[in-house]
Amino acid sequence: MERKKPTTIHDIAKALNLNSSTVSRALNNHPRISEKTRLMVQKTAKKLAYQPNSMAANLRKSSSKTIGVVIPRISRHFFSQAISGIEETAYAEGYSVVICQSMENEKREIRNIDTLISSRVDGILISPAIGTKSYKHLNQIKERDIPLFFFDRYIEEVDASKILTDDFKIARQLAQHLIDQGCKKMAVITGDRQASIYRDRINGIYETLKENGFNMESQLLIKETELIYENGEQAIREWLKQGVEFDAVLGLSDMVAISALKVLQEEGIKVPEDVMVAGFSNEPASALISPAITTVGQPAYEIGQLAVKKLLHFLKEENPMDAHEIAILKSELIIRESTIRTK
Amino acid sequence: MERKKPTTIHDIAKALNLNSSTVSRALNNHPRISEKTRLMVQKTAKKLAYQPNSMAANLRKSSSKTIGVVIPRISRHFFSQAISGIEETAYAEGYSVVICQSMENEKREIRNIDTLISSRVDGILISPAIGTKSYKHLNQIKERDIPLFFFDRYIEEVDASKILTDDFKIARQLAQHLIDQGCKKMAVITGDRQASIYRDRINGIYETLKENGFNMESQLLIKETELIYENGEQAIREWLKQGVEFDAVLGLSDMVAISALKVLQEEGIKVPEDVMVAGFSNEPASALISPAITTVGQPAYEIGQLAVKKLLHFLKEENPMDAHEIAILKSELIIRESTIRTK
DNA sequence: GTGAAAGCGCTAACAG
DNA sequence: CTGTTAGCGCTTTCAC
Repeated sequence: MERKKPTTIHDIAKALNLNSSTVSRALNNHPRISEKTRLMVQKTAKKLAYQPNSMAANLRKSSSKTIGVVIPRISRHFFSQAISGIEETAYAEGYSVVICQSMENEKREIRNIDTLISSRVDGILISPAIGTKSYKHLNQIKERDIPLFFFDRYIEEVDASKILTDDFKIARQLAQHLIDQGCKKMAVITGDRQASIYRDRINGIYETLKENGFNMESQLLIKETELIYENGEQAIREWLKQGVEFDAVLGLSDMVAISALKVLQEEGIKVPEDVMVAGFSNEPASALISPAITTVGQPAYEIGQLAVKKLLHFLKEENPMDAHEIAILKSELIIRESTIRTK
Repeated sequence: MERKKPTTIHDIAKALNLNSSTVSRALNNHPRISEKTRLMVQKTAKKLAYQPNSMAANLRKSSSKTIGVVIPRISRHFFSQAISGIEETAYAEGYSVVICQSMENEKREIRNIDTLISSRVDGILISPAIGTKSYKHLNQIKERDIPLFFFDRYIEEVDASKILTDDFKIARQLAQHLIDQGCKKMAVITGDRQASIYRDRINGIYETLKENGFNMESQLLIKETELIYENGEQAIREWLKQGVEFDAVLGLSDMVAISALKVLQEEGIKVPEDVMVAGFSNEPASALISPAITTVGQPAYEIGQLAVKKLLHFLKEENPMDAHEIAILKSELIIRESTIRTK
């Protein structure tokens, strides 16, 4: 089956006895073109169902008007929100967005970036996979002078502007809140502490515990694991089996927090009366279960928005001086029943 | 700031005293090329950090090896799952995927499609926005001989292959289940019944109620509204205020079902003892709240997978004969506490 | 097995 | 204001 050949500017030119460059100008609302021909051309374009071939235009202009985005997975509430912010802002400025999921897998992340480079995106926004240990692929982007921005997560060794949340500070607030509610022994479930976000949060928690005179040996439990649903349950069961005590569980993702809550309830441990539970990232489910779980609301949409703004600003100004700034957006402590001590 | 010019095949050719066409062949593992030059070229390509310009290649080949996907929003569990299925399958076959969100907005959907046509995608998979009433933009795709497939949702007036779930059948099963559990007066919260999915589900429910001798006037309540969280609460409050009775709420999305459940509980109405509640689509939250909500698990990943397979098969076979088939995948009735009558 | 040359569809000097 | 011309980087005949 032969594909029908799409209309080109040459077809329009021929139909109107014009030159294709005139057609191009008319279509792009070039200033030096007569109103009459502009209208003629646009009418004929519509009649012939002309759709510009953006590959050709971009090839010629060597700019794709496209932003590449690499995220771990779109199914996470935070990222789908961030993408909304990215898309809204980009579209408003006439840019398209290409989204790649790394699925928290370094190999895929590398492939994603190759694809984006090949399609000559004008800039890349990335929230690297947790497991990403090498950064050759990221430096490669910089070497090609493609503007690179980290958002939410970052790799310390790679020199690029970052748009982050105040993980350190909000983790402090969250820890302080638990202590204020009477927590004496905190059980923390964290992800890979080499990853920026978990490291920052853990540091905030540590500092706050120390300030409050906690004994870091006896008053803190830490479990480092992948922050998926199942692992919340597993962590709790382990601790329970070991017979260690704790009066608050702080999961660094809502999914582990929810899963922890469920096991506690199953085991007849009351939340928040016996053990308080808090999470991170304000997944929709955290507000819906009972008791509703205290969590941290992150400005996901705003992060996406700001990342694009910074990128576009950089693209316009061509100002390489501010290439390494760090913007930090405020998160919000969302206190719900699960951490309000009642007894 | 001048952007550094990326390496081209000409640069490689020059470095090796070869012709650029030879380089192109070497890079693409063309059969008629000596092993020696192939290796030379590939080595030099790596050394010069060559990344092919896919715009140029695609322009030349007038095929982008890209699949365009239009969905209402990625934040919905069903769609993010479907995208996973689409991406996995497409990547395995060397295709890229461009995702566009219509945000349930017809104007945006039209713009999305224009973008996809302009970027000369090889095919389009779409799950149209609920509000989409016109279909000029969809027929336009077909007129350009770009293969078009509906998945999950479809527009009857547009002639294209479809990959669907068995909404009609599973809605029947769900309704029957409620009746089996003793439901005598069913309150249904549906979305726009002009949309294929809701229409099919409602038809299934109607048929089952009739079969079971329900009086459609007195034993069925219907509220048609946008299926967002808030509207579940609102529907229930309205009915409650009107003083009408019902013993089961069937929300055609989990979000409205959950929201309905919450209000019922707030109002002191016990679920499932006084009123049963069921939803649709198996959002993660539906399993986490208590009581856990009966819902319909849809084969989202499989739908995405199959949609791509059908598209790629069509692209390969160039067989326009099977252009209008309908594939229907089986959903699963997930029965949970919220519909198990205990009294 | 490799080279020469044409051209995908578009834009942007440079003329006039 | 419009036409001419020359590519953007790549693939693909057609030669040899």
